[in-house]
Amino acid sequence: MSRKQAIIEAATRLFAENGFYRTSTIDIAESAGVAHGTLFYHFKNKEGIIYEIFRLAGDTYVSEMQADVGRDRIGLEKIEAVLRFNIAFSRSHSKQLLIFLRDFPEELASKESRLKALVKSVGEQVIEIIEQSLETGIADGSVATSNIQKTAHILNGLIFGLMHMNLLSPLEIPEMEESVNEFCRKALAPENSSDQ
Amino acid sequence: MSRKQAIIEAATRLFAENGFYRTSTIDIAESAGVAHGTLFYHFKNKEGIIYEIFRLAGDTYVSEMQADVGRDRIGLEKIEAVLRFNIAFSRSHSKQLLIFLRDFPEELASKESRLKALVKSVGEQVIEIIEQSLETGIADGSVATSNIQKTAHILNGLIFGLMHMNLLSPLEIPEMEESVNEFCRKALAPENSSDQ
Amino acid sequence: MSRKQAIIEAATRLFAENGFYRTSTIDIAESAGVAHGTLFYHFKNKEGIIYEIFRLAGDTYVSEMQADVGRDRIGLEKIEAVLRFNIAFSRSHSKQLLIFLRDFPEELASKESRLKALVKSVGEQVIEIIEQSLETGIADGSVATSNIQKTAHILNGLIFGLMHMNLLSPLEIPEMEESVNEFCRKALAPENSSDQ
Amino acid sequence: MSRKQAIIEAATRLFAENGFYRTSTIDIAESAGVAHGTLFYHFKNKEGIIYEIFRLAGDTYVSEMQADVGRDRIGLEKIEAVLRFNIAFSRSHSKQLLIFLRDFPEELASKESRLKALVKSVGEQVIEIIEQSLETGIADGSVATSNIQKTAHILNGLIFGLMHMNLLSPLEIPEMEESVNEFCRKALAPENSSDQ
DNA sequence: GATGAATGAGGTTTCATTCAT
DNA sequence: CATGAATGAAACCTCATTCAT
Repeated sequence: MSRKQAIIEAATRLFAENGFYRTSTIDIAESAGVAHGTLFYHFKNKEGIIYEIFRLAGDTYVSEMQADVGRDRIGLEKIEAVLRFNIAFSRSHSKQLLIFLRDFPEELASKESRLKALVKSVGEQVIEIIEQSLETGIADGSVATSNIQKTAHILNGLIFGLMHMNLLSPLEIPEMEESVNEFCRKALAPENSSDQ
Repeated sequence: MSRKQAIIEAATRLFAENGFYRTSTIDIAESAGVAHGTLFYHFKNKEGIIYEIFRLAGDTYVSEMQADVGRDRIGLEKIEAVLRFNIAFSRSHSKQLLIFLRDFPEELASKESRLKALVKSVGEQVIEIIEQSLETGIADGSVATSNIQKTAHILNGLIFGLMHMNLLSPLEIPEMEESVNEFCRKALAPENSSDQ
Repeated sequence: MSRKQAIIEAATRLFAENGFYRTSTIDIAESAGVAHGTLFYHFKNKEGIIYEIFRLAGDTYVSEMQADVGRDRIGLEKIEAVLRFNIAFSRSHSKQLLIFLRDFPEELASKESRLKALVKSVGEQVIEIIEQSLETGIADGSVATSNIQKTAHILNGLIFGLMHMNLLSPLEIPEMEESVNEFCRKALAPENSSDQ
Repeated sequence: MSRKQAIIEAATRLFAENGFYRTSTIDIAESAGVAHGTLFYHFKNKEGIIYEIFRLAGDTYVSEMQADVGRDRIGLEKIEAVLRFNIAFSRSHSKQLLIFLRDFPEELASKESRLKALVKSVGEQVIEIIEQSLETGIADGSVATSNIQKTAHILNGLIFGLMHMNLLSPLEIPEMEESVNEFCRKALAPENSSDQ
């Protein structure tokens, strides 16, 4: 494994465990088994490391979701695929997601950073995937909604909120995958054909 | 205004603008117009300030939501009241909510703090309000759901996710209040009687 | 008990437990059950409190030792009385002694303080008591020594060192009272009459 | 001279002059001619500096004393060598000793620190050197004592007390090297052969 | 490509003391 | 007599970043 890769993996683990601010660059270097200065040879600064983590995870996230959704032909199934994929992704990439949920808000609200642009780009692509799925659903009669764009944002918000709860809530959260599917199916069902 | 109150207000503003970690205690003192040491006379440490901000906001949040929901008799209306209240609260207390969304995850995941206990307590009370509303709705026939607890968590997750989007997303978010109500009404509607 | 007295007793306990530097004036006030400001009404500053503790203990130390030594007529017995008294005093006033051993050196070496003058005065009186005892011993034939002043300082140093060991050494110190007496008796014995 | 060495020397001087608590880390850095942060690159914290000072001095103290005592064959001479060595050491390492006498009690009594373990280790080795010297003396007939262990602690206490007096007493202390030797020789002399 | 010693700005916190009441 | 809110100087320590090697 290259030094750069070792740094990314160590940083991902430490950021997920302790948070971006509570992780020092020395911690990362030690954990990666490289010298402190090596970090700044491979990355411009500390933020550059988290950027790289998100760039990689964001690419994977979008392209895998697209692939997953593309397999289904019916609009409602595409929506269900989105929900399913996000739950699966939040398990397979829990560390990256945890970092995103914990440390990104701090970055997002503070400045016009590369990070912000990255998140915006990923967010836009996700919204588009959902919108296209809804459109397909309306066309094939599996979905009814009065406003595609708003519904897409609602679904996106729901996904985000549920991930957040699962990874960060101090409450005991029950296993909800099936219930969420049901909830959305019902909310999106065309009249007189719900749940059949 | 007492110095303690001035500190809380200055801190709320600065935390909302720049984040907890990017706001120094010196900034707070200067902004509040008190000596630096005065912060530590009134609060044990920096965390004590944010704790107090959340304690006050959390109290208001729960008690006002309870009052709001209590006015309606029908279950479905109670749920709509919850949604409406949260949207209104996210406007009236956007600073506190922003701090919560940005800086709490950092605290939450890192240690067993007073803050964590506080969030847990508020979260439990909110879940209970939603569950009771759902129960009322089932009793009066305005709501149908296969699992009250899970549905409550879904609604809670949706609310959380939408607040997050509204306050922190780099995307352009459309005004969605009515759409969210519609989405939830449909998802919770009893069979053969939705939306009439 | 007067507030002033309460302050002295609380400070004595806290200084002995945690040291002068590690004890804050707030700790003292709380422990004494008075307001923080009250300390500075009764004492000029923090040093004034420790000064008062030592003044009281020093007075007691010197006058009781004098009384004790005065009871014996024979010189050697006076010396033994000094040794015995110091061991007893280090038990009855262990807190004050502990403070003296821990916190005084810091003061002593640093400046020309009232504290330094106090210690000097007590030290001089102790040396004089020992010297007079030795002189009595030489006169009555119970003690032999080539130099009274130096022997007095040696005995004083021995007493100090043993107290220090007993109160502060991290080593396990055996009970040595009788051995010390024996050691000194032998060292001070006139020729051909040791230990009879 | 390396920066680390410069820090140790500056700290030794300042601690001896002003005491550990009255010496700030900024003072040390300035005096050593390094940046403030450099202190914390080479030492974990302020205590780490004093620990290093004592570790070095303690090593020297024990190994030189052992070497010194080893040269003599007769037990009584070994004891005299111990006394002589300690007086010489208190001159050659007066700064380190002063720090030890002033600032160690504060540390010693307060917590279970590395420093305490260090002092304990040095103390145990010194006691052992003295005990072995006494044993040699008893075997070769140059020393008599009823209890080796207690006598070792008495001699240790005497040495400690005299060093303390010499370095810290506000009293005028006469030159006592020869008198101390005489005092101890007499106290340790076998019956009927003292001082010949 | 890689290192690690060195930096210095900035952070939080402690605390003895003052003073208006 | 007594209080306690307020102060501000000073303390220790962290840490991202630089740079000579």
